[in-house]
Amino acid sequence: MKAVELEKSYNPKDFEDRIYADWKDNGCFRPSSEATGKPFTIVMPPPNVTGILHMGHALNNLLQDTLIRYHRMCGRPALWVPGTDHAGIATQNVVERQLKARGLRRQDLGRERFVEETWKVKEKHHAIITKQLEKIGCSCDWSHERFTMDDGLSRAVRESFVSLYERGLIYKGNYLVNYCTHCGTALADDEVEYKNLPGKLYQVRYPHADGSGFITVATTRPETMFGDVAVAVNPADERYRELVGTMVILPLANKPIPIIADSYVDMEFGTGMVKITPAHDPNDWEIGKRHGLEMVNILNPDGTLNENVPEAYRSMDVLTARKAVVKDLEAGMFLIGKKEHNHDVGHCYRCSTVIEPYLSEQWFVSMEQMARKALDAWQDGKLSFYAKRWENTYSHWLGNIRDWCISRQLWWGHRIPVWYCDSCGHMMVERDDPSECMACKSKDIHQDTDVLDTWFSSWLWPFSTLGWPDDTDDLARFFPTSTLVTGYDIIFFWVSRMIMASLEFLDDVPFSDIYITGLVRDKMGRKMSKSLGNGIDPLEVVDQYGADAMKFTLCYMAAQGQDILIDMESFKLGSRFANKMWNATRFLLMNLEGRKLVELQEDSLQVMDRWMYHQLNEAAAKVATAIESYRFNDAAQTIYDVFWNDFCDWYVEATKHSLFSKDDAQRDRQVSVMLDLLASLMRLMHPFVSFITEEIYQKLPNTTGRVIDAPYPRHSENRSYPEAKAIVDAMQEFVRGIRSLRSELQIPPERKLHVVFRPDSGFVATQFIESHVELISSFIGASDLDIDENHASEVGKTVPVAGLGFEAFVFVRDAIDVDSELKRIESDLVKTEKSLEGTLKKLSNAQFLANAKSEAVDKEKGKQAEFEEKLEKGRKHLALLRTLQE
RNA sequence: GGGGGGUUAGCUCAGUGGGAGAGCUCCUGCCUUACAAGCAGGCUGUCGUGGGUUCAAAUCCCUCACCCCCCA
Repeated sequence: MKAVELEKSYNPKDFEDRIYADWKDNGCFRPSSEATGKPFTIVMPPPNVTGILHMGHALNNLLQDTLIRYHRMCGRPALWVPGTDHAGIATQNVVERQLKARGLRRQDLGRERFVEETWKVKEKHHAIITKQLEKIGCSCDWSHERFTMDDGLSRAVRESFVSLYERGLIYKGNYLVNYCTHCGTALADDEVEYKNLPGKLYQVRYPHADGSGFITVATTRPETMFGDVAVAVNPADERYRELVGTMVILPLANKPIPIIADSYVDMEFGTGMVKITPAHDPNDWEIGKRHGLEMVNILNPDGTLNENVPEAYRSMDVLTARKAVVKDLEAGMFLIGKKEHNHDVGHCYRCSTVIEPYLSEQWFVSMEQMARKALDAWQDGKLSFYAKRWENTYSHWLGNIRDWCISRQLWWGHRIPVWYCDSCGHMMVERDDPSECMACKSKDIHQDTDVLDTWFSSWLWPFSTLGWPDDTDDLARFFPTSTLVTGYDIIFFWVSRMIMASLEFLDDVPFSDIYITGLVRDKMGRKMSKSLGNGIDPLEVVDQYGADAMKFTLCYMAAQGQDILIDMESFKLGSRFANKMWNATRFLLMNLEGRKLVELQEDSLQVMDRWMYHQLNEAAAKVATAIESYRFNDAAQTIYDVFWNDFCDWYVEATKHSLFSKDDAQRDRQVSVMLDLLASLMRLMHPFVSFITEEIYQKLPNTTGRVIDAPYPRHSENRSYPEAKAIVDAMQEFVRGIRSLRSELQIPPERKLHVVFRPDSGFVATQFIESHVELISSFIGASDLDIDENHASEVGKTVPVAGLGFEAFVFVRDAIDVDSELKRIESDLVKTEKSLEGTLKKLSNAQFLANAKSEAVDKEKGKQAEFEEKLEKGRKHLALLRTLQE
């Protein structure tokens, strides 16, 4: 073989793009048609098409990538469906902002041209987000890519709307909804974010209609008084019992309204009298319904006051009106006080405008029945959340569900498939666009102007992307999907609704496992946000450290159920690891010159080889367990340890001797084993560090094809070598003991030591050390290493080192400071004595012996022997050193 | 008001019933030709507080404190 030259340092830019293109162009991301296992499917949570990939997306998608690569290598047909979401409000906002920059409003273009314009923007942004997903290495099947407004998905949306309508689960009605005056649309309850803000609590006098004085109500929103239809008191409130049923006069409007009794009223709050504004407050809405009160809407859709308020206030926006009303109340002596008051104010989750409760005609999905089914599916064990505690969130939300407002007064989105006849008023809910009224045959029909909530298309995602409502092969093969990876912020919006839709339309859960990722935060624990400027751009991480470094670092830090706190520096972890992989490979490949691959026989494996196979085998078992229980950090830590600590620090170092020996057969054998191990390690690590493992794998002379397609290492009894493990463990203890002594005594590396190794009889590594004197000597920097079971320590010349099953004596009399050495051993002895004491206490406890598991008792006994041996040797060495003190 | 989470080394965090861990930082010594993005060695803990269960608690239960999130 020829030596292979690798660049001196790891430079991911040299190969990441090339490798991605190679994978993509060669269909590596498509589910294998040969794989016979049970399909493994993930649908990617579709990012907002006009959004930009942020760290949360990176985490989320890289974990999906890890899963899909693992299962693909395990031989399952693996499908990862990518796609994007049309994000109604957000996208419309983006386009409107662009128009505004040109001095235009969407109304200037008209609906049709505006939508055309939006499609153009969508196309442009789509390329960006796709490119970003590729850049970070997502191995999703682009041939399956979908967009929520594709023809197919649009058909799914329409089918689901019409069929729910037919089942009586969709209805239209005049209700109080959350309305964003900036976006000009209704929002669902869970699209409102509440922020606690300082405000004022105004105390306002309403005169009795009979002129007998005043009552006082407290309100944070005096401008809504024109929508007041009553004043309520608690029926149990003795102070006001007499007043119930009498009338008061609404100031400024001069309108009489009744005093009513309702137990909703909190007697302690304010004056215990509440103005009731059913059209502008959800609680008042409920009260209004209970008491059959009129609903007086005082707002226009743009948030200004309408004709239901006195003329002076019309066309004012809410805040202006509030000031004007307060001023006029003051002037009329109606305002008798105001105080600071913090309260929760709803804001639009897309634009942060204050939400107005607004009475309007909207479409709703009736949720109770579907929620029941979704709850049952969970209770029947068909769904598992990781971490499990999210199941509480899920079940709690479903148990307290409210109907879902799905109409949006936007132009961008799926238009509601409902038509109205302008001649006879007939309403049609149709799968195919009608051309005439089905009742009166009039051609004079128009479609509902509203569009559907974007989530009304995303909730179909796990099956609409696979071809539903058609009976497709994809649907048969890949549905239900396996795992959903998403953030906890959309358990309500999306996860629960997908489960409901799936159960409703396909009578099955959409996925069985739901992995909830943590939130990516900065080092101070703050959410990454544009306004704080504390975000990290994933592409910048890729640019600086490479996609592998980013992925490995995120996996390493992704402890189940925990948020991830990172800064740019954090990615050094992954970067260093990749660099280590690069250099270990570089070393091996530069030693290939003139070597040839030999077939590896079981009996040609030496102790170190067996040990390394054993470690690799154990690691494979640990990684499999970790991944299958969604413990990404455990998996990442396992490969880190086995590659760095075992392979690089011990195995490669140990094999340098055979690699540099004169014996060609020995060298060929060693190179062949190392290449085999390295190839296996690349396969093991590929899901976590994908590009570099591919780059390295393909450079290895003992591999063919791509690592992405290679089989994943599985734990195998044939690769378990506990004897080799015991030997190497013992050897390592010896080596560490000497190294530690050398370091403590500050003996410089160039000074080679004379060491006598004295094993107890039956010590497990004696033979190994005997036959590897040269190797061990290099580990400990010895010029002479004698093995002598009967060695009698030479007082005055050596320093003793003790280990389990052996002692060693180092000829460094001149180097030691006896007093500090005594101190060191003494403090060791104290620790050991304490440990022994604890163990003896347990073993002398009859309760312990009676109740503890037998393994626990055996373990304690083992510890006792170990501590006693340590103590004995330590005391002997102490005595030995004391003779030097004189 | 209801629910959930967190509190372990200087920092960021693993660790769910039997001898306190990792990475980073820090200290010491090394450019040992794969890697100074490295090697070898080392320091550091009342596992938030107080109680309980248990032969045995960082781990299970309860109390309290502080921090964070969600819902109303």
